[in-house]
Amino acid sequence: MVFSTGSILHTRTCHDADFDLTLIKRKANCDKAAREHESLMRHEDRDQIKKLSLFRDMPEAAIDRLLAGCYLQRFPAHVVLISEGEPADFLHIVIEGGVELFSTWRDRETTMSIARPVSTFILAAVIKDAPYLMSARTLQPSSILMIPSGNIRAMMAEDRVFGAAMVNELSASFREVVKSQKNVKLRSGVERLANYLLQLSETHDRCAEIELPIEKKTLASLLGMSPENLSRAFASLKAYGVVVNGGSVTLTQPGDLERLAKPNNLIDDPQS
Amino acid sequence: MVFSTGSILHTRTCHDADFDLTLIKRKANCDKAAREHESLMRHEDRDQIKKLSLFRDMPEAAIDRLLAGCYLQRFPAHVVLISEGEPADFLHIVIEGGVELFSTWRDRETTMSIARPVSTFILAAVIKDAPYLMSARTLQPSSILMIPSGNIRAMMAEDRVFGAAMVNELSASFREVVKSQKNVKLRSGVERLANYLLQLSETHDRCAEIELPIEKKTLASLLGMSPENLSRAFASLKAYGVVVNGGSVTLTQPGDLERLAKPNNLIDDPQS
DNA sequence: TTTCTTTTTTGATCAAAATCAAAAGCTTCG
DNA sequence: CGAAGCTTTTGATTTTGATCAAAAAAGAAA
Repeated sequence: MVFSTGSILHTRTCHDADFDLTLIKRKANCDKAAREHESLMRHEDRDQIKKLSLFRDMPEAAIDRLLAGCYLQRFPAHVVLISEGEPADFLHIVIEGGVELFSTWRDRETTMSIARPVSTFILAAVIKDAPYLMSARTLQPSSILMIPSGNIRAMMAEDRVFGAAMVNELSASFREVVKSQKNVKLRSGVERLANYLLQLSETHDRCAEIELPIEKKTLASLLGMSPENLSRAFASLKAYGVVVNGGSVTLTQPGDLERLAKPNNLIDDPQS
Repeated sequence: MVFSTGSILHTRTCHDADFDLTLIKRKANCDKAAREHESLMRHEDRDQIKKLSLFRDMPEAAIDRLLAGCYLQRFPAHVVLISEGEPADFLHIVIEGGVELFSTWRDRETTMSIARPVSTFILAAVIKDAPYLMSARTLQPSSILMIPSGNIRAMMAEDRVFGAAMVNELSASFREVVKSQKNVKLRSGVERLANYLLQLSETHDRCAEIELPIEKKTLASLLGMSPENLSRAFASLKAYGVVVNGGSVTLTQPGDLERLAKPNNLIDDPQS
C-alpha cells in the first residue's frame, strides 16, 4: 500500500465561490454580435488601459478594435473568475486588486502564482485556444479587464507590434514559472520563506516593517507547504531576526537572514 | 536551527563536463562577421531543418537568412551545452538525441525537463535577451542546431509568420512548465512515477514492455526525488503490476495503476 | 577477461513536513 | 456585545522522503 492518508503537503481544501460568472459570460457572447465595435466600459477606464505596456505601442485604432466587446468588471473578494479545464474565452488582465492562480487535483489544491496589477494571466491558453491549466480567484475586491480571445488572436494575426508584445509577455511568464519551479524543487520550506521575505523587503527599505500582501494560508500554498508548517517556518526564522506581528513582518537582521536564504538572481529576481 | 544536513530531496551532485564549448562559440562569433549569409552546415541537414514546424511556413529566403551563421553540431553524451546565468547567445534546437535541462542552487541540482527532437529550448531567454535560467547537457550523442540569438530577434521583427510560430512555441513551453509544477506541487513521488509510467506507455500498447528513455538517476531528479526514493517508489508500484527489469518496465495491470495514478489531462497530457 | 567506475538497490536512520487535535486570535454579523 | 466562522498557532504524532552506508549490478576501459 502506498498511501494510508490521502493527502500531501501544501494543499488546501477546495471551496466553491458564491458568485456566478456564467451570466457575465453569456452576456458577453450575446452582446458581441450586436455591437461589435463598441466597448463596454467607461472612457476613463479606456484611457487607463491604453497606457498598459501590452498596448502602449499599438495604434489607437487597433486598440479600439481590440477592446471591442471587452468587459472591465469589478468583482468582490474570493470570486472564482475561471476554472481550470474550461475553454479560454477571455484574456484576463488584473487592473486593480489581486488574483490567485491555483490548481487542484483530487482533493488537493495549490497556489501557483499571484497576479497583481497590471498583468495578464492565462495568456498561453488564450493563444493556444486550449483549456485553462489553472483556476483563478480574486484575493480582494478587484477590477478585471476581460478581452475576448478572438480579439487577441485576430490582433496577433494582424499587428506585428502586438505580436511582439505578446511574445514578450509570454517569455516573461515562462521564465517566471521556471524560476518558481526551481524554487520548489531546490529549496526547503524554510529557505523558500526566507527568500520570499527578502524579496518582499527589496521594494521597501530593509529593516522596515513590511506587510504580507496575502493571507498566511495563501502564502503557505504559494510556497508549497501546509499552513501549520508555514507558522513553524516563521518560528524558526525568529533566530534570524524575523519578527512577526500578525500580518506584518520586520527583518531585524537582514544580513543573517540573507546568509541563510542565499538568494539567487536566477530564482528570486523578478527582472532577470 | 533550521538545518543540520544541508540537503533536500531530488538533488544530485554537480559534475562538470569535459567538453569545451568555448571554442565553438568563439568560432561562431568570428565567422559570423566574415560570412554572414553562409550557413555552416551540410545541405541535407538544411533540408531537414526547413521541415521543422517552427520554420515550415516561412518563405525560403527568410529561412536562409535565419540559418546564416548557424551551427549544426554533433556532441557526445554528457556535454554541457549551456550553463545557467550565461547570456543567451544561441537558440538551441535538438535535432537528434536528447538534452537534459537542469538547474542548480548551492550544492543541489535538479532536472527541470528533457528536450527531445525536434524542439527548441531556452527560447524565452533568447527572446528576452536575458541570462539562461537553466543549464543544458546532452543525455546521449546528439545533434544540436544553434541559431545566433540576433538572427531570431531580427526575424521576429521582420516576419509575422515567424513571430506567430514563436508565440506558439512559447505558449506550449509555458503550459508545459505549468503542468510540471502542478505535478510537483500536487502529487507525491509515487504518484508522479505512476503517472510518468502511464504517460510513457501511452505511445506504445498498454501492457507492452517499455524502455525507460533516461537513466533512473535522471528520472529521479526529473520527478523531484532522490534515486533511492525512486527505487522504492518502483518497489511500491509492484503491487500495482509494475514489473521492472533493468531499464525496461512492464505494466501488467494498467487498470490498477491508473486507479492509483488518477491521471489528469491538465497535468499529464502533453497536447492539452 | 579483469579491473575500475558508476548506477541501482537495499537496509537503517534521521529530518522535514504532513496530519490530527485543539486552543487562541481575528472578523463578521446579527 | 456575543456567537459563529474563519485563520493562525501550538503540540503530539505519523508519514514521506532524504541521508548514510554498503552491497549488488551494470558498464566502460585496460
